[in-house]
Formats: sequence, structure tokens, C-alpha cells
Amino acid sequence: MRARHVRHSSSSRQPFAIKIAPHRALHTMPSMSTVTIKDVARVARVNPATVSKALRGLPGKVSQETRERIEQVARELGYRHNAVAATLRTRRSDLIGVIVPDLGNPLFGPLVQGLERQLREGGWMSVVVQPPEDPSSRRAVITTLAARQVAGLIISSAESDDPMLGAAAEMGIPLVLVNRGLNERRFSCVVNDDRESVMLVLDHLRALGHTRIAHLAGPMSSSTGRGRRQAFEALMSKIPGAQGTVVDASAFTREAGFAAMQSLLARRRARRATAVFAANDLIAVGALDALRQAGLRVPEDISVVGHNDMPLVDMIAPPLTTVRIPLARMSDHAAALLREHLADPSLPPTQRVLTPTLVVRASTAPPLE
Amino acid sequence: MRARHVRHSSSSRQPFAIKIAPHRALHTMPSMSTVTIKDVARVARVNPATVSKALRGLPGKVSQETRERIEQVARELGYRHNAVAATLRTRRSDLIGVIVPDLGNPLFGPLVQGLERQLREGGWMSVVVQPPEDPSSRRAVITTLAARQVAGLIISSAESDDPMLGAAAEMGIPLVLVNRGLNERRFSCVVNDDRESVMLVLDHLRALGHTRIAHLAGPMSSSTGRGRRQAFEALMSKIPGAQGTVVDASAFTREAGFAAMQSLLARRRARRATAVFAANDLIAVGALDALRQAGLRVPEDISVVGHNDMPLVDMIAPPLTTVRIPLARMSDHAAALLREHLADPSLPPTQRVLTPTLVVRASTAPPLE
DNA sequence: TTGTATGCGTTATCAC
DNA sequence: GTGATAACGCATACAA
Repeated sequence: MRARHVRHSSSSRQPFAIKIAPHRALHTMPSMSTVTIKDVARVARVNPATVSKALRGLPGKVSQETRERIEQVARELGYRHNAVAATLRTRRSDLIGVIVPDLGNPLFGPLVQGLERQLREGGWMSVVVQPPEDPSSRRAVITTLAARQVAGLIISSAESDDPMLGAAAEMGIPLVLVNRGLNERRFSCVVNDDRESVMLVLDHLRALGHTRIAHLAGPMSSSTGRGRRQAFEALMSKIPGAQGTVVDASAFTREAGFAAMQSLLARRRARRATAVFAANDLIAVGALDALRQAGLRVPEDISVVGHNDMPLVDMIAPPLTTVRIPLARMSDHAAALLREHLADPSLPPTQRVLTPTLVVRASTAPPLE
Repeated sequence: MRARHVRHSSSSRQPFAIKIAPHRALHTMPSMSTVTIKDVARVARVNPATVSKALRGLPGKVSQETRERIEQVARELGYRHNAVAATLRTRRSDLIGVIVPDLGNPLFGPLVQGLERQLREGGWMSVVVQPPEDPSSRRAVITTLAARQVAGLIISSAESDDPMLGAAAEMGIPLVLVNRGLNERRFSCVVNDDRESVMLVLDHLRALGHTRIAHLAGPMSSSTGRGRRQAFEALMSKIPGAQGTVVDASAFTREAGFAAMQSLLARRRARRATAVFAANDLIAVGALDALRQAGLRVPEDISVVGHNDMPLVDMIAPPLTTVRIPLARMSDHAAALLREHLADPSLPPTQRVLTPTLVVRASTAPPLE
């Protein structure tokens, strides 16, 4: 159910003596009093059904005159629409579940910002959940959301075997994935073109003269971690004389990036990469931590590239060369796609792949030797 | 209404031939079929009321034996709780409105992260809204939330004359402010001790030898902007020989910080401040932008202090000295306080003031001269 | 254009 | 311990 436009002044609440069903009048505070369409109907001397029609502004259903009278009465009585009752009746709610792994991650703040804004402007409200790790809790998240009759779900950063996906599918809840997709095409999704990302990065590093390049890969359970790694390996293998290395970071975190870089630094210097491409900015920042601790200079001794162009990475030392993903367009597309699914449940799963851009800053330079 | 614990396997849905009200069976997809408490009751040969009691696990109301049978049947039929119907009946919902100005701001991601987590663990779901600027929309946000029967609200960064506050009060919705409070004590709130913040900063700068100190103040319409400025003026006036300056930043943004710093730099150098205390980190980062553009070095030429200790400010150049506010404890307290208000609506407004700490990094140093 | 009647799925209050 | 029944507030098909 969409946003209502029941207008009523705040100042005048029950200015007249009105007959409200006594048992309610007794049990509730005046400010909490529940005025229903029945109450409005009684005072306006019309039928509750008419009030319902009038207040929703259905065109051509109720005369201008009675509509105005009803609106007037509703305002005077301080009538407030009860969307819960309406949802029960219509089986339609204006709630969308927005699922995001971690709002502390600077990537997801802006993402949810865009999603919430788009959804709200379309008349929907966002129920935001950060699911716990354990599988049964994740299932329970969907169950709870379903109990609330959410009309649809937007899930960011899903992993392939996430119990939430199966649960949502079983319950038939329309669903759009954002940021990460899946191997299979079961669900609609809006994702970055990771192959293009890697291409941009490798072209840039090769142009600078790098041939030994390392990739600090994100978790393989995520499409972004997997996709960037696969693209890295595929593209590096095509470059004559290039030598690629992959080190796994255990998570998309600064700490994991630190550890991954340390393990890279433990290798023999002669063969070591002169440039590092991190699967995301947090990993890159962790890598910078490790490099600083090891006494290495960036970009003189080693170049570092991130991914995502998170807020503030232009301010770190050195300003990070990174791949910018179109977050705002991503949320717009995801919200729009979900709306299409809600409007037409038979719509088949759709992919939308957005093109990233490279942002060159000061963390990359030609190799020294 | 709190989280339910209706457990049912996902694999077995309607394994038997079951009589479902035919009009529903015809109109709905199998996977969408709505199994109600009545259906369960019919199959389990008990009364719907008994099913309700059994499934909610009310102690001592239904025998162990029938409870197990009912749970079994519910599982087999694929029964799913309808929280909307329950809310309509009980007038209690497990929805909390979480209102935050801007999820793109790195301060609010972590804040909402904490709030959502706390609320979820208490059995509540968070409806997150970023209200538009115009007053009537802000009222409408509360109206819509109220129509959804939210049990309570958490509002971060409220301004004194915000229409949302009046609306919430009129509708009698329990409310806790977080991050910013108000002058008056109408609402419960959880805030930082801004006077302590300023004290920490000024003690630090004085210890370094600074006497000419500028404050890049945030908007006076916010309690944090106002509070920090007032504390700054009050404390500076007590320091013998100190010379304080205040420049207003028009917003808590990087751009506003840039502009404010520029206007400060336009002043005569001899009298210029040797240290700058920004009302928040974003303003500080904007100030750094302006200083770099002006060719001034930080901290050699001028020291800069921020406020909040946002993510990544330890990585910027130079790593920012700033005041850390206990964001996690703030959200914990806010969620806890709201729960107290929900449990006891007669609870008077309560203030909780949390103590910040200073994080000294590389953006501050003794003045040159 | 307006009114009548009914049900959405659940819980609470009784009675048994 | 279990059953019968009446709300909760609203929207909708249909009749008038």
C-alpha cells in the first residue's frame, strides 16, 4: 500500500463532544485515542465505506461535497490512517526489507542511503537489517520480514549459499540483489562490471611499466571477490611477460588486507610484485598499513590500487588510486528493478551491469628499477 | 510484538492433501498459499485459539502433547506467522522508526549499525528513514511511521524546531534522541559531553603552546554545533592571554569546512590562529583541503583538530588528531533507553551524557614561532 | 454516488 | 487445558 495523503491539522484534536465507543474512550489516553473511519463516518453521517473511499482520494467514487465534509471531520477528530489494518485487508504492504551486511563499512552507508531514498520517493519504507552470521539466524531474518508482510527485498552482498536466498525464494518474496550477484541467474541483480574494473587497473599499471602485479583477493564466497580474482587471472595470463600473484585476504576488511600484504611481503624481494591491486579499498588501506610498518614507500617502492572509491580515500596518505563504482546509480537501478518485479511478478530475473571508472591518484607510479 | 519462534522446516510444504478454504486455494500460487492458524487448527483437530497459544509457547496454557502435535502440523502445512494481523489485534508492533539525516555521512553508518543491532537483538525491527528537508515532508515521515504503528522512534541529529518532534509528541510516540539533544528537556536523549570534548582539545593545544586558536563551528541549529561553540567561547575566555576566533561553517560537510577555512585564511597572517578546532571531522577534512590548496603545511604551519574520529581519519594526510565519541555506547544507550520508555510510558525524559576521549595523531604540533 | 456486508489472520476473554 | 467467539481497522464486491 502506498503513502497516504490524509491531511489533518495537528492543532485541533477532538474539539467537539464526539461519541467514541466508550470502552475505548475509557482505556486510552486522550492523545492516544484511536479514531477510526467508523468514528468519522458516524460524525459525518455517512458510511464507513464512503469514508474509506473519500480519504484515499479514489477518483470518481465520491462526490466533491461529501469528500470535503469527510476530510473536514477526519481532520477535526484527528483521524489517523492505520496502515496495518489496511495491509491485513489488502495483503499489500509498503515495507521493503533492505539487507546489508554491515553498516559500519563505509561502502554500505552510501548504498543504503541511495536505496532508502529511492524507495521512499516511490512510496515505500525500508526495514533495514544486518543479518547475523549463523545460517539459522539468517533464515530467521527472512521469516521475520515475511511475517511483517514485506512486499520485497533488496539484498546487498549476498553469498551464493546464503540461507536467506533460499528462504526468500520459498516464500515467494520478490528479490533484487545489489552489489554482489550470483553465479546462477536465479535472481535479478545490479552489479559492477568487475572484469572492466580489472581491465582498467591492469591497463593503468601496465602503462606505468609494471609487469609483476599482485592481487589481494577478497573472499571467494562473494561474487565480487571471485569475479575480480578470475578476471585478474584471466587478463594477466594474456599479457606477455607479465607475472601475476594472488594472495587471499580472508575478508573485505582493513585487518585482512594488513595480513594479506604481510604474507606478500614475506616473499623474496627480487620476485616480489611492484604493484598491488586490492579487491577493495579497505583491503588496500590495510595493505598500506602493512607497507608503512615494513618501512616501504608508496608509490615509490610499490604501487597500490584499491576498489570502490570509498569516502575519504582521496585524503589518505597517499591518496589512493582506485576504481569507482557507480553506487548511486546502483541503488537507483536496484530500487527500480524491484519495483518492476513488484508490478509484474512474472518478470524473469534480470541482470544490470554497471560500468566502473578508474580514479588515478598518488598511490601508483612507475616501478623504480 | 516480539520475535516469534515458530519453527518449521522449509523442505516439507503441504505434503498431505489438506482442506484449505477453496476460494484461497484457487486464487493463490502454491508457494504463496496462506496457511492460517485456522488451517492448522482444523488439521490438528483443535481450536484456533489453542494453536495461537501453542505456537507462542505461552507457558502452562497448553499441554505438552497437543503443543507438539500443533507444532508438527504447523510445520507440515508450512504455516507462517502473520505479524500484521497480530499487530492489528494487539496494537503492539515490533517496528521502531530510526531517523537519520544522511547515511552517506560516515558518522551515521556506524550509528545506525549499532542501533539496528541492539534493536534487533531485543526483538525489534528498524524502519530507517532519511527525512527530506522541507517541514511538511518531515511531519509526513512521522505520520507514515505512525500509520505503520511503530512502537517508538530514535531520532538522530534533531534540530530544536524540527516538525518531526512535535508530530511525534502529538501522537504520543515514545522517542529517544541520539547524537544531538535539545535545549529543553522534553525528550530523552543520549549525547556526547561537548564541553568535555572542547576541554580535551583546548588542553591539548595549550600544552603544545598554542594561544591563538580558531573554531570552525557547525550550524547553530544543532545542539552539537551550538554546544561546542559555546564551550569553546566559554573556555577560551578563561584562558589568560588566549585569543579565540570563531568561523561559522554552514554545515557539517567537507565543502563547508573548505569554505570556512578559506575565510579564515583571508585574514591577516600575523594575527591568524596557529591551531584550528573543527566542529567535526568532515569540516576538518575540508579545512585540510583548503590548507593544502593554500600551500600551508599541517601541522608545521597550522594544527588541525577534528571531532568524532570517523572511520579512516587515522589514514588521511596527516592522520587527524580528533575527539572520539563513543558511538557504539551511544547506540546501545539509545536503544536501551527507548526500551525503558516502551516498558514504562510514564518514564520521564532522561539525559545520558557520554564522555569522549582525545585521540592525538599527527595533525597537531607546537606552533612554529 | 452511497450503503451493506463480509473477511483479512490473529489474540483475548470468556466459558467449559 | 481447551473451545467458542468477538473484536482489531480497513477495503472491497456488490446491491441499492
